[in-house]
Amino acid sequence: MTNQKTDLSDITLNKPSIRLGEVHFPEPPHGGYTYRLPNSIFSAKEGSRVRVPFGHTSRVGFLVKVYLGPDDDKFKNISHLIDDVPMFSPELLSLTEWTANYYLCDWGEVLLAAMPSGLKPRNLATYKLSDEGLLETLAGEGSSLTAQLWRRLKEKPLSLKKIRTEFDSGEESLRKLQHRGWIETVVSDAPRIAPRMDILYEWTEEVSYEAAMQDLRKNATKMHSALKLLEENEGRLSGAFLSKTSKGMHPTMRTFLERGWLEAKEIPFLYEDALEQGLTETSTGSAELTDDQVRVINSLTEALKEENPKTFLLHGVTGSGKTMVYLEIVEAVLAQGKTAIMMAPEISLTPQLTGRFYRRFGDLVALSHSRMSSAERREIWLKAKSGQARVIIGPRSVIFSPVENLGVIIVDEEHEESYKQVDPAPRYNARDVGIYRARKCGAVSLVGSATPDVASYFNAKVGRYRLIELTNRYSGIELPPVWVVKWGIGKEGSLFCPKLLKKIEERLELNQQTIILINRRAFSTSIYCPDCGDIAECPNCDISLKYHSTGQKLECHYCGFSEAVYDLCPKCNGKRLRFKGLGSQRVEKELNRLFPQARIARMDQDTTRRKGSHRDLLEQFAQRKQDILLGTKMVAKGHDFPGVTLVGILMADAEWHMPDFRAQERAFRLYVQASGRAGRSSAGEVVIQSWEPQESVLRWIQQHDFGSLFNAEIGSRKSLQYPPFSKLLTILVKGLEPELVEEAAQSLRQQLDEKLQVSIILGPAPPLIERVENTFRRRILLKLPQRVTTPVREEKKRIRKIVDKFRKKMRKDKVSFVIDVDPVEV
DNA sequence: TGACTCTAAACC
DNA sequence: GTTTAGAGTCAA
Repeated sequence: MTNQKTDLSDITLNKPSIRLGEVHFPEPPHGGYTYRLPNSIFSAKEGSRVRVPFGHTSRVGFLVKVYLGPDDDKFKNISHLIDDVPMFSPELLSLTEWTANYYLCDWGEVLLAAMPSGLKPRNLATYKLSDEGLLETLAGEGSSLTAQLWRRLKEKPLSLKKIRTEFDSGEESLRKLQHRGWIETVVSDAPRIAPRMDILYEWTEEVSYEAAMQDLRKNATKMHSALKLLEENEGRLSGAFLSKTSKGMHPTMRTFLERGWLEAKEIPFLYEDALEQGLTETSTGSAELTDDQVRVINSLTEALKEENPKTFLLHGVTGSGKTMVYLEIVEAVLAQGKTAIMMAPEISLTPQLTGRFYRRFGDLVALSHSRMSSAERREIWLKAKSGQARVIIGPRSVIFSPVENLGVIIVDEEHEESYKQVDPAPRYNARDVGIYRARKCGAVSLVGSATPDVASYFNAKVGRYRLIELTNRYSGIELPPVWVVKWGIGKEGSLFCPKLLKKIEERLELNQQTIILINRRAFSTSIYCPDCGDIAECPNCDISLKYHSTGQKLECHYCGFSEAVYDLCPKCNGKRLRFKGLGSQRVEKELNRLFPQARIARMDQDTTRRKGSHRDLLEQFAQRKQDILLGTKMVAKGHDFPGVTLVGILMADAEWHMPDFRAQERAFRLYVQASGRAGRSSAGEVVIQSWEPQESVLRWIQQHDFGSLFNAEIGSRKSLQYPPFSKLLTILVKGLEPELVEEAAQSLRQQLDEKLQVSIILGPAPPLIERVENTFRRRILLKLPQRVTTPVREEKKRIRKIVDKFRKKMRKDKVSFVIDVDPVEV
């Protein structure tokens, strides 16, 4: 004991404290590495990017912590500082750190996600021949792969990726060359995108337009029109404006330039696409606030004065004027000199929303959306950082926007699952990160929806959030009547019930529009009986079983339960059991046959693959270029269509039979949303075809009765320990060899059983898609008990530790593990 | 003994 | 994710 104490003091005596920095990298190995801060960059601040030596190369990393500590032989010096002004504020550093801890991923991954792609470091290594390698000749190995690579590298340096694609076992050959010391590794500085510039042409005062006009030949029509254009625009034209409005004017301008009529200078490119778009939208609704809105806005602005305001959940039916509430709170925040972040899904599809913000707040608004180039996104990021933009609007990534002094974070359509990033890590939910961010900096968080996430509404009900409701429809129009018809799709029968057919016909005669909604994945993975509508369900999990053609089995992807496919319906002994659903193409064909005169637009993955086509389709339909819009759930969202007076929903039951505990909630939301498309005029009607017309969810949809849906959901979730009564976490095990994956998953499950203390563990079971690009997958589902905060945090740490151990152990077998905290698809 | 392959561990 | 050191394998 005493010895140990002496040892420790010895260490501190021998190794005095020096300035150290913790560095995280955007790519693996991410984990925090310690470097010395040399005197040359003594002023380096946390949140800056730095270049550091790493192994035999060097990399760009994020300096996240600067501190005094004992030196160590293994520490190297930071080579140099990239940012004088830190890229991340202390607030964003701590937010990203929290995000990494919460979602069990690496800090570097979150930092990477938090920066605009134009500024992301890439750390891409390229390989070239060393001096020694250049002098060598590969005598006797002329045709070998290694020699081929050597010859190729003599031409130019290659990245590992290139080597892999160009040469079959290129990596192997590279290692051989490396082994002989003929290879040099070069890491280039991350290429930065130069700021986009524009040219501004300005008319010189020395010449008058008249004089110039005289100077031109009569037949120089192009020059004449160019001159006119200049006159119209008071002698100032930008290159970007010219290429957009009058192609081919540039050469003419250059001629003028040569004659000394014009001067040109370089100016920063102005991204105003979105701005123009917003401004051209016609304004909807009057500026008068309803009593309801005033009440809601008052309680929000009151909260701005509080030090730690609770999250607000704004529950407002479609058309109740949520946007107006958002505008008012942002106005109040700006008046305080603070900033706002507003997230909205599919931002590019709602110019009405963004237009209203632009009209109200002008240049203070910065809009980010998926169709923007990385240069544009960087522009927005910089505007936010400099304080030039104070209202940041965009999809999930803007939650990490570098704004200072936040007053409010708004999450519109808070139930939207697109707030959760699924594919690459960090698998974060921007809504929840937003709520945390607001809480940490004392800002108001406001999440809004017409059909809130059941868990959010629960939080409001138990007082964790403040519930504010807008119950009256702004326009005063009643909800459309919803007809429920028992109808299925038999092989012989029509897809449409007579009632729906008659109503479509009526609309066609009156020159009104119809929307038909079908379910993309309808029945295709389940087994169902067209005679009685029965769907095979798991006895343990209360969800439908998934059909596997291999082995003719029905399996539960939650718990792994499996049974053989049966020939007869267990309920009614029917013999016509089916697996396959139908696609939108077939529906289109039938519509064409029934109504040859109708113009039909089909909107599904086939027809919207091209970027922007989604929006084009909707726009055309809004301009009444078609009579019927047919499609999957995309048609339920988007524009308002004043011409639509009928919405038909086919195979409604497919939605709540999806194998997911949120299936019913999703069905309710989708159909209420779809019904809303018909609700804009008094003639609006909705027809829902379902094999189970008695299902209570249909009744709730008819009455837009969110309360009843909520109560039912809460009941079943409590008994089955689903959110909000537990926190879900999935571990996906994947690899090329099914046996290895299965084995790894099983032994991981065993470890979890042994080490975990409070979780319910299900699986491993096949996930919704068992094989992706030839990798085989198994999934383990964990339910962690909610609201006993400390144990959950500890439990998550344990999970991470176990999984990390497996990652290491299984690396040679190429089996990998993906942790998803709060997954959306279960 | 040298040349090659495989695998675990380090990379600060 | 990439690189390397060390252990193990094999033919001479």
